[in-house]
Amino acid sequence: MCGRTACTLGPEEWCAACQKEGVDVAWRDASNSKQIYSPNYNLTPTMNSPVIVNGALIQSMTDEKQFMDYVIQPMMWNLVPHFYKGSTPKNHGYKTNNARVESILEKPMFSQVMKKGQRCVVLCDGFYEWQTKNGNKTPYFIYSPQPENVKVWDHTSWGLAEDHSTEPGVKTPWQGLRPLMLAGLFSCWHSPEGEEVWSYTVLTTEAGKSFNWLHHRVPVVLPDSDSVKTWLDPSIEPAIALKLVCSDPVLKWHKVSSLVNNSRNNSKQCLAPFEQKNSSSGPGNPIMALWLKKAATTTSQGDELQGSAAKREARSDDDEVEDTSQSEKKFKT
DNA sequence: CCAGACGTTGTT
DNA sequence: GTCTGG
DNA sequence: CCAGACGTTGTT
DNA sequence: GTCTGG
Repeated sequence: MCGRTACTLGPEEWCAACQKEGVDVAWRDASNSKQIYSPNYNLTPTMNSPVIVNGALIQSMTDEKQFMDYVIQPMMWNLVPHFYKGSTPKNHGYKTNNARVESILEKPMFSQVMKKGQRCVVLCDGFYEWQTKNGNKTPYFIYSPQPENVKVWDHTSWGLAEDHSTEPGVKTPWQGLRPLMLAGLFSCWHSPEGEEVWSYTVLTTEAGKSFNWLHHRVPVVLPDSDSVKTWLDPSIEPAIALKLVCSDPVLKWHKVSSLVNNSRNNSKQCLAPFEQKNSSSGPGNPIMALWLKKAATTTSQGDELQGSAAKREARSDDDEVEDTSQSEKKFKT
């Protein structure tokens, strides 16, 4: 779970999007171990992506002044173990793109990082998940609920209220994508050559009721600025911080093209809504015509119903009915 | 004491 | 580096 | 996460 | 089957 994301904003855009969410951030660095972050529709482990960390904590780790409470540092996805002695941080040999919350305080590799308070918030447009059904894999894109007019797959839908009359230098508030913010752990590893290498892992937990029809694990989602700030406060004990972990976050999703399978494909087609091509579809099939018509008016959230609904009629599938009226945040104890 | 692991995912 | 297993 | 490789010799 | 690369 959670081994592929879309991360398509540039540095200034990420800062603006975070500010809109209530987290004031500054971009710290454009590079990490000679690699630079570049926006990507198909981002994989070992690539760099922006991560929010506590400014004071960064200061204590780098002897460098930070004037912001929160800082975005691009980091490599795949936490480098502190004991790693090689010189190529990508090749440490452990799968550390995820860390299970169930065991995070016991596993030596993560508990030490946890004890040092090195928690971080991983930024992305959303993540991809492959649903396995009858041996077939169907990719979905999963993301935060968005404002009315914002379509995650269409950047041109993000700036509709653009004000061209504003004075130069006065920035209009961010009106685009609401980012997905994931709970993570990070480290700063020093290579034998003395180079700083920042890296992170994304926490995972058992999926809750609204998501587990798709997959049994979910990344830990921080739903608002309060949870983000608590998670990023190193003075808060690990055990307390872990109470933020929610197994059933409010998310949106839709099917996407299998173009996303190959990480060399980096285009907006990776996260655009995709309906399965079906030989029985078309004008000759009234059932298909009906749901195609419905598809045009329904929300993207209902999309996962459609492919299978045509085949086995409208059976009542609790596990595939989206509960968008989820009003209560569920916390693990 | 030394040797060896240190991680996740999914699937059967 | 640090913890677990033998 | 998925895709794709997984090997050697010698010659240009 | 398992590891590496993206």
